[in-house]
Amino acid sequence: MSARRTELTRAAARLFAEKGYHGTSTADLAEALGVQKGSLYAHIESKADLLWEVAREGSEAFHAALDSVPEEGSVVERIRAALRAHLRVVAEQLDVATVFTREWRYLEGERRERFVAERRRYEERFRALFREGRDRGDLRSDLDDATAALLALSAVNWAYTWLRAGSQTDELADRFTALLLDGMRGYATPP
Amino acid sequence: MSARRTELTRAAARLFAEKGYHGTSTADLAEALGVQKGSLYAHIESKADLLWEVAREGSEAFHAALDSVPEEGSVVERIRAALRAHLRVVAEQLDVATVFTREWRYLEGERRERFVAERRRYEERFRALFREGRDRGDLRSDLDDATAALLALSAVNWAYTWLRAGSQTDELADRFTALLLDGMRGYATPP
DNA sequence: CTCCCAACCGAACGATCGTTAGTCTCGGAT
DNA sequence: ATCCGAGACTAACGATCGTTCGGTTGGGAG
Repeated sequence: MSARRTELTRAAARLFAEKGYHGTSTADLAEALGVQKGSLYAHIESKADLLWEVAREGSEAFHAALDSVPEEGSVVERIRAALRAHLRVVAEQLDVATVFTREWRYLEGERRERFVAERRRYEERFRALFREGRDRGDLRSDLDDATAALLALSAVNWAYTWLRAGSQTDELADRFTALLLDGMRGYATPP
Repeated sequence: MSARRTELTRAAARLFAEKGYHGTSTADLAEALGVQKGSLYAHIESKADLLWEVAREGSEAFHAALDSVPEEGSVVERIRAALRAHLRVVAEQLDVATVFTREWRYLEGERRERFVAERRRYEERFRALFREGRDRGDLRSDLDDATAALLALSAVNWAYTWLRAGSQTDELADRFTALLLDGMRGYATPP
């Protein structure tokens, strides 16, 4: 992919995140490149291509982040690593993460279905962590893994609305992990 | 407000939630009423009016929900009540909640500012619960109330994406409350 | 030096956008 | 019986939408 084409994708990610997919015109995209809007079509076949590309980028980034979570180690540590990895992607690729989280629904047809499948797979990988934690005894035995995963995923899925580039995401993820694991009320391991 | 005008607002809420504000045309709105698009302007001055109205409806619904949380009682009970109240609004007015959470950003000018101020106030009211819980000793003394509120608010702000009308929101809110308060790892009050 | 091709221009396409204007209908109040 | 006004109609407005197309440009490969 040419350098110019990459520039266009970056501009699309930024504008789609800022103004929404339907709120961004091809004229907006062209202006970001300093070009006439007709010239965009030397690089793409349609505006929808850009949405698809950015959404897929997000999908890959989040899955790659989960890939970095070690297979071994305590579940507690792996949950911490997963939250860290997710928040890191959000902070470092805020535009892409925003499109992945909010604008993907303007995908159409088969692309939409493929995206949704990847998203579901991501959530399932996340949930498996909590299920394993319960089954192995690292988490409480009466844990509802679906609810637990929902709570954790909600927290990180909403992060694109308040995270800023340069945030200390590892520390933030650790604070979330501590709250999720030990709660707000008391100490799990009393002094 | 006439019955017809109310119908229009309901259709707007539904369509804005389903297709997005910019993805919904006045022709879509007119079709939902079984009317020509020009006829809409017997009821409104602009499409933006509808967005403003639905967003304000959401703002009022969520604030009213928080108003129902008792002033007295343990903070733990009040947090449970706040989560219940919020999730109830989401489930019972899913369209309005979706616009409140996702589409509000297409508001412009002074309306946008007023909305953001109300939204901030809502979050601040939420956070105050956790701060008070820590100060009064109901929650752990080292609690970071900002992070705690962020976690809880994220969970409920994301709810519009997966909650369906008819969900047992009270039970769900209670499960969230239990997880947030006592954590996923152990029991706060060991047997 | 010539050729090529990626990149861009300029102009236009038909479609759709939100909105306006003038007219008509009709049920209820005077 | 008359009037009124809410609500809907049709038609059209200028603007903007995403996209197409033939022509121009300029720098690197042969």
